Amino acid sequence: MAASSSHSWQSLEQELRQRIQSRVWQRGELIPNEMDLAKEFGCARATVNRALRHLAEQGLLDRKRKAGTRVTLHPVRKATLHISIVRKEIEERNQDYGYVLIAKTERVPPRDVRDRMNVGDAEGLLKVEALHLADGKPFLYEDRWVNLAAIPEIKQADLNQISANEWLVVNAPFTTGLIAFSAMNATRKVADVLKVAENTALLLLERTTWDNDVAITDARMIYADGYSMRTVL
Amino acid sequence: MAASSSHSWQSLEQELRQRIQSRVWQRGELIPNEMDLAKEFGCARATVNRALRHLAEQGLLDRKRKAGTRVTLHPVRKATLHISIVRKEIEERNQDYGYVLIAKTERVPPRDVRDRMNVGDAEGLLKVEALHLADGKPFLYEDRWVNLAAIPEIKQADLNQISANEWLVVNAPFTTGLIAFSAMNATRKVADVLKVAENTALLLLERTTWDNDVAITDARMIYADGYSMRTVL
DNA sequence: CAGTGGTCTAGACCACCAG
DNA sequence: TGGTGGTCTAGACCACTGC
Repeated sequence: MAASSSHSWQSLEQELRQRIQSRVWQRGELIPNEMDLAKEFGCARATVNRALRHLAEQGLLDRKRKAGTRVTLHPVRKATLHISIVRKEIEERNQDYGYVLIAKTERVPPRDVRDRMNVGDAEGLLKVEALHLADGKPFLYEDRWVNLAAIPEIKQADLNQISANEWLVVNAPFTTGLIAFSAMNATRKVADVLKVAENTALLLLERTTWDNDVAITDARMIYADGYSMRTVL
Repeated sequence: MAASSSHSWQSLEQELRQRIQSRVWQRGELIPNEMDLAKEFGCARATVNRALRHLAEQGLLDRKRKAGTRVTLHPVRKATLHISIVRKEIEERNQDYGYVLIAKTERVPPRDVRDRMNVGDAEGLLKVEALHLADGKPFLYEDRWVNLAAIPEIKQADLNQISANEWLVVNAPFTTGLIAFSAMNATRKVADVLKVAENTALLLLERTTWDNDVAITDARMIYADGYSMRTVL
């Protein structure tokens, strides 16, 4: 049939998405191969490829060599969270950023942290605790361990002026990272720091990063009461 | 100099990423344009373009026509969460899936839901409450409003057999969605359903979806105690 | 205005893998 | 083993936008 007049991969993608959503192509069904679609739409195969690849990245299509391209049975939607440094996140909300270093000590971390970071039980790591503020109010409590063996330069950093969060983003690139969201009841200490009632439900973001199998840092970022992390789907 | 021998865009990407991480290209600095890189690496511009585009998608580069390509000052990392239907999420953990419909009623939703979904104050929506179980234990409490004007077919669905979550994914494609993570203290009701103590901190995922400006559904997914949502960075 | 990235094309070779 | 997607190439035109 007709096909689109614009030969851009984006309009092609839109047309193909339409066929999926309107069930012209049933769930699980094999769709025509790239060459045939190129013919139908009067464009190059590379253009078709780009559109199909993008739809596959979004989870709407499953592609396999030789097996062809199928409409995904249960589309897995991908929500992308943009993780930037805390200062920028606050500034982007048009709020004033504030920062206070609470503590900075060198010692051997507890068992669970040693396991996550894969460091020995005699190795001293740098523990940094800090509070980030938005418009003067507690926003985020940062509780972090830094692997001094991997990043000794951080000893020279003035963590009263720049947060470990920001210093590390700028100075310690990583290759791999794990991230986990959960909820926690505010302990007495956390409640004091964030100025919330004890047991208040808080969003906890745990992050561990490595640079080629060498652990860099392990952080617990505890957001103040009422914070929500949003994104489009 | 040298450049890689493999002319794949992936190896090229790795080489370029190396230059960024090792500061051969400073933060904020302009890097060579596509034509020059193509010459340097002895490959086609399209290959360079693909590698650069991918790095830009990851937030490591900023690209602008005429202005050229720069190394991002503060890389914004993107964490991708894969949102699938609850049943599959549980099955992928190798746990038995269970499901109980708690309530299904048609009525006018409260103000905040009407606002989010942009429906009038006289319109009746379908409210569905359900409990998802993993290995027989409460896993997720689903509290949802469905726009009957947009999806009347759901009246015929047997929500005792298939969850609204799953039925909607299969039968009601959407074009836009908003998602928000936060923490909440378990109310008496939620605590009862999920079999946790009152005030326990729980992870709350709120989701609203539209099909071209027509609201489809608004859901609060409340995960049981101890749940954490994980992903790689 | 002119340089840069964004894209399309036509053709080619190849890796993978279902039949 | 042949069909499919994955990729690379060389060239071209164009849209955007900083200068």
